[in-house]
Amino acid sequence: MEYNFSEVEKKWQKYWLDHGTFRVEIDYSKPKFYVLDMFPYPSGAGLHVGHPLGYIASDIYARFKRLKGFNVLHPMGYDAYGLPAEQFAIQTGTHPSITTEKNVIRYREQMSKIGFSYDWSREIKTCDPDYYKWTQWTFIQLFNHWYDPDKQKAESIETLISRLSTEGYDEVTSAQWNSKTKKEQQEFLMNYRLAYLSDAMVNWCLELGTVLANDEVNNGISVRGGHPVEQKLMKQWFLRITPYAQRLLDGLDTIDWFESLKEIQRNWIGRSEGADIFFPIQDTDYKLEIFTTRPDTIFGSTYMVLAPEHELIEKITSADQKEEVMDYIEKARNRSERERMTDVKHITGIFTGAYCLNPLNDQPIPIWVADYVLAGYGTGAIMAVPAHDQRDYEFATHFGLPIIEVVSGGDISESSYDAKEGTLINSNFINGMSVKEAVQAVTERLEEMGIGKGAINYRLRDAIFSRQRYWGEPFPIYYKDGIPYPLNESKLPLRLPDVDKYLPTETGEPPLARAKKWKTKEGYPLETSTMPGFAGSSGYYLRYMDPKNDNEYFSREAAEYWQNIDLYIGGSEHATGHLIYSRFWNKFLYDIGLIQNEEPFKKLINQGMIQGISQKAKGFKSGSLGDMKFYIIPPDFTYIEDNISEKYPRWRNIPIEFVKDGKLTAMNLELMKQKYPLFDDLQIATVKDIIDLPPKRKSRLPQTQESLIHDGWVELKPEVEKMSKSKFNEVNPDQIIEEYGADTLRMYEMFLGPLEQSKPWDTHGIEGVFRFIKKVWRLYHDDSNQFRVTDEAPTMKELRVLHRTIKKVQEDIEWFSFNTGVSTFMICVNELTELKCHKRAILTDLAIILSPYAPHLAEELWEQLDHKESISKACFPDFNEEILKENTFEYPVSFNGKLRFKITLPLDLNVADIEKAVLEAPESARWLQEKPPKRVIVVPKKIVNVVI
RNA sequence: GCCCUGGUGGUGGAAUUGGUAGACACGCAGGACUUAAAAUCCUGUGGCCUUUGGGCCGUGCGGGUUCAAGUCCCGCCCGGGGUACCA
Repeated sequence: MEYNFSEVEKKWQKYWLDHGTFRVEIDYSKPKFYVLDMFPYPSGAGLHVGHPLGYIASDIYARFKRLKGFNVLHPMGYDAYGLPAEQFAIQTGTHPSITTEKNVIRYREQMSKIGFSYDWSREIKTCDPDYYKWTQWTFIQLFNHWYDPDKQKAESIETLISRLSTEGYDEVTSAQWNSKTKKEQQEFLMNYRLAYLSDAMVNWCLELGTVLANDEVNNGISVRGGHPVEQKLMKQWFLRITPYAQRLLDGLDTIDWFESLKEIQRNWIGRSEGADIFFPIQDTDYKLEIFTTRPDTIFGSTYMVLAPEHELIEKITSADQKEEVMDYIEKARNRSERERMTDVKHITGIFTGAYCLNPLNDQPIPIWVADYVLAGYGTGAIMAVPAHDQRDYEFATHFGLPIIEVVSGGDISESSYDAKEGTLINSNFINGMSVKEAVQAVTERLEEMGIGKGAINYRLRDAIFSRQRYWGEPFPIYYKDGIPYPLNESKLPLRLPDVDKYLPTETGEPPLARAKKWKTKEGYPLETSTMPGFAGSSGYYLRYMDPKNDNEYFSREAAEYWQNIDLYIGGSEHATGHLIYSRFWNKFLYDIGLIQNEEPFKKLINQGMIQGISQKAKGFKSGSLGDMKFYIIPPDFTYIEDNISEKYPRWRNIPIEFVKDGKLTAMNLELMKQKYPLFDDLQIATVKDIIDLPPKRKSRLPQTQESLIHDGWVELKPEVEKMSKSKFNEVNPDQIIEEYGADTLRMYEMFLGPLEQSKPWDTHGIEGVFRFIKKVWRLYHDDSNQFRVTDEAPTMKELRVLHRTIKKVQEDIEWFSFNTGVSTFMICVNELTELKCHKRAILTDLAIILSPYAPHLAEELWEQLDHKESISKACFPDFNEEILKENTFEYPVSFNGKLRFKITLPLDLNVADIEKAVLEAPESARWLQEKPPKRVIVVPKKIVNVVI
C-alpha cells in the first residue's frame, strides 16, 4: 500500500471548499498581498497542460505569502466575451451565453482538480450583467471626461464647456462657442472626450464582419481566424489613449516588469523627438507643415513628400500634373493595407509640380506625393533627406532626385548615412557642429523665426472601441437627432438583448439592430455596436476587490486596503493589448479619484509557453480522384521523394494518444480513424504499395529502403510545436492528474524549467517527481503504510538538512525560481531518507514548507501530525543561521586555474594560515615541484588558486 | 532590416556578486529483490586517453581582459519573440 493520491486530493479539495479555507476579507491586522493570474478565455477545448503553468506558480507564491502572515487576495475569473462562442452561435443558433457557461463550468472543474487556493467566492465573468454594468459605467465616465493638457490629467467635460463658454479654449472664442448650435457644440466636444465617436480609417475584416484594433491585426491579416483585413472609412467609437502616451511611457520606469516586455511597450508607444517645421509653398499662401526627427539635416532636404491622403495635394498641384497626381492618389487609395505591406520594395510616387521654399535659405524644393509616407503619423508630410534616410535615398535614386550630404561620416555614393553622429557640412550656419548641437541650433532658429518648434510624436494610436458583433458589452449610449448621449447611470446595466440571428442585418448593420425594441423608453435608438474584448479585461482586477458590490464598481475601503496588484502572472502575448489598455484604464480611474495607484501591476512575470511534441507522419498521396490515400512511410525513407513527393503534402500530425514509442501501429491507426474520420485516408505503406505506385518504374525497392518498411507499424517523427488542438499534440491535465495526481502535476510543471522560458512538455520526466512524492510519504509512513513519525530529538545533521532546505526554498520562491525549489526538496528528502529520519521535529516543518508546492499531500501529513486546522493557516518556519554555520570548509585548490585537489580547513583560519596549510599539503608537492609559487590567491570560503 | 531574448551532457535543466561546470531529474547500462513482471533499492553515466595514480579537452564559433570566464569585453554564427515604410 502506498500513498493514495486520488483519495487524498479529493478529500482536501472538498475540505477547502466546505470550510472556505481561502476566503479572504479585509483584515487590518495583517499586511495585504494581491496575487493575480491573467484570467482565461474559456474555450471549448478546455485546459491543456500549458495553461496552468502560470496559475501553479502564482498559487505557490500565494500560499507561501499566506504562510508568511499576509492576507492574500488570490482570485480567478473568466474573460468570457470572445469570438469562438459567437462563431458557434452563428453556426448552430446556440446562444453564446450557453456555450460560455458550459465552458466556464469545465474550466472551473479542471482548475479545482489542480488544487488552486483561489477565493472562489470572488469569481467574476465579464459577460455577467453584474460585472459589465461597471464596464459600461467606466465607459460613461470616459465619455464624460476630457484630457486637460495643462493639468496632465482627465477632467470632467463640464470644465471644458465652462471654459469654452466663458474664456474660450484653443482656437475657439467664447463668442464662437456660444453661437454654435447644440449639435455643433456636441460635435466639437467629440474632439475632446476620452471616449468619442469618429470617422476613421479602420481595419475592416469582411469575414468577421467587424473592425479590429491594431493589435488584433498582423501583416494585414486578422490575428484570430487569419482573414484578410482592409482599410475602410467608418464611424466608430474610440478611446483617446494618445494623451496618456507620455504617462504610459514614464510609468514603465516605476514598475517591476521584465525589461523585454517594457521594451515592447516602449516601441509600441514609439516616442520620437524632433521638430514641426513650416515650409512656405511657392506662389501660394499655403504652408506645408512637416515633422522630422532630424531638423539638423534641413539643408540636405532635396524634395518633400506628402501622403496620398494629404489635404494640400488638391490645392497645390499644378495644372499640367493634376491628372497624373489624381490618378496616383486614386490607385494608392485602392491599394489595400495588405498590398502596401507586402509590396514594400516597389517604389512609387509622383511630382505635384509645386515647390516650397526652405525657410532657412529660400531654396525651392519640389513637392512629391508618395505612399511611403503615412497619413496617420506626424503631419502626413516629410522633408526628404536622401543622404541621411534610407527610404528617401532609395526614392531619390529611383526618381533621379539630387542627394546632398550634410553630415560627414558615411559614403553617400553607396547608401544613406542614417547614424546620428558626425559633423555637419554643406549646411550654412550649422557647419562644423555635431548632430546634437545642430538639432538644437536649428530648432532654436526656427522657433525664433516663428516657423517651427520642437515637437514630440508618438506611434501609439487611439484605440478603436466598437465591434460590429453580438457577443460583447452593449454601449450605454442612445442617439437623439443623430447625437450620442450616455444613458443615465441608474439605467445600468444595459443588458444584451436577444436576437433571432447572430449575423449582421440585410442592410449591413450589426446584429444588435435585429433586437426588438432596441430603444430607450423614450424611443431613442440605442447604439448597435458592442465593445471589444479588451473592454471587460481592462479593469477586472479592481472588481475582485469587492465583486458583489451593487452600488459601486468597488468600495473605497476595498480599494484603499487592497491597493494594486503585487504580483501579476500571464503570457507576454498581451504586451501590446491588454497590458497597455489596462494601464490606461487604471490611469484614468486614478485621475478621477477612484483608486490610489497610477500603475495597476507592480510586478509582472511572463510565463513561457509549454510546447507540445507533435508526432508527424511522413507520407505521399496516391490513388484515384475519389479515393485518394495518404500512405505513411518512415521518416528516413527517401526512395519515394524523387518521383512523387514534391507534388503532395508530405507531413500529417498524428494525435499523440495513438502513438507509442514514436510508432503508429496498424491497430491504433484503425482506432484513430474511428475517433477522427478526418484520418480516413491514412494507410501505412507496404512495400507493395510503393512498388505499385504510378508510374510503375521499378519492380523492386533498394534493399536499404525496403528494410525500413515494417509489417503493421510505422515510425513517426517528433517535432516541438505550439500546443494546440489542431496539431493533435495536446496533453490534458485531467489525464495527468488521473495517473499521477495534482501535486505531481504541480511540481512537475515547476520542475520543467524556469517559469519564463518556453519548453516542451515531455511526459516521461514526470516519473521523477512522482517518485519524489512517494518518497516523501515514506518518510512519514513505513512499508505497511503505518504512520511512523517519532518524537525523538533530531540530530544536528538532520537539523542542518532541514534548515538548509528552509532557507533555499524560501529564497527560490522569492526569486520565482520554482524549478530549483523542487530540486531542493528532492535533495532534502533524499538526505532525510538516507539518515532514516522520521522525527516530528523535522517532518513538521518539512510539511509546511512543502505545502505551497504539494498542498494535498502536505494537508494530509499535517492532519496525521495531529493538527486540527488547515496547513495553510500554519506559519512558515524561520531558518536558524546558527544551525547552518559550519566550522570547516572544503577548499578547492587549483594550480594555474586548474582544479587539482580539495582540502578541508577550519573556517576561522586567516588567509596566511590557509595559504600555509595548502602549500604544506602533501598533494601540493607534486605541482610545486620544489619551486616557490609565484603567487597564491586565497578567497576565504570560496577557493584557493596557486600560480606557478 | 531594427529591438529584445536565448545557445551548457543523449534529454529537461543547475551554477543568484567572475571562484569546484554539469546540482536535481529523465533516459541508458549493470546489479539486488521476484517463478516472472510491476514497484522499490543500489552502482555507473560529458568526451577522449590511461600504467587505474591520474592526464588532456570541454558551456554555439573566433579573439581578448583576469590568478581565475558558462558568467565581463570585442567580432561572428544559429534558434525564439516583438516590430516593420512611424520620417
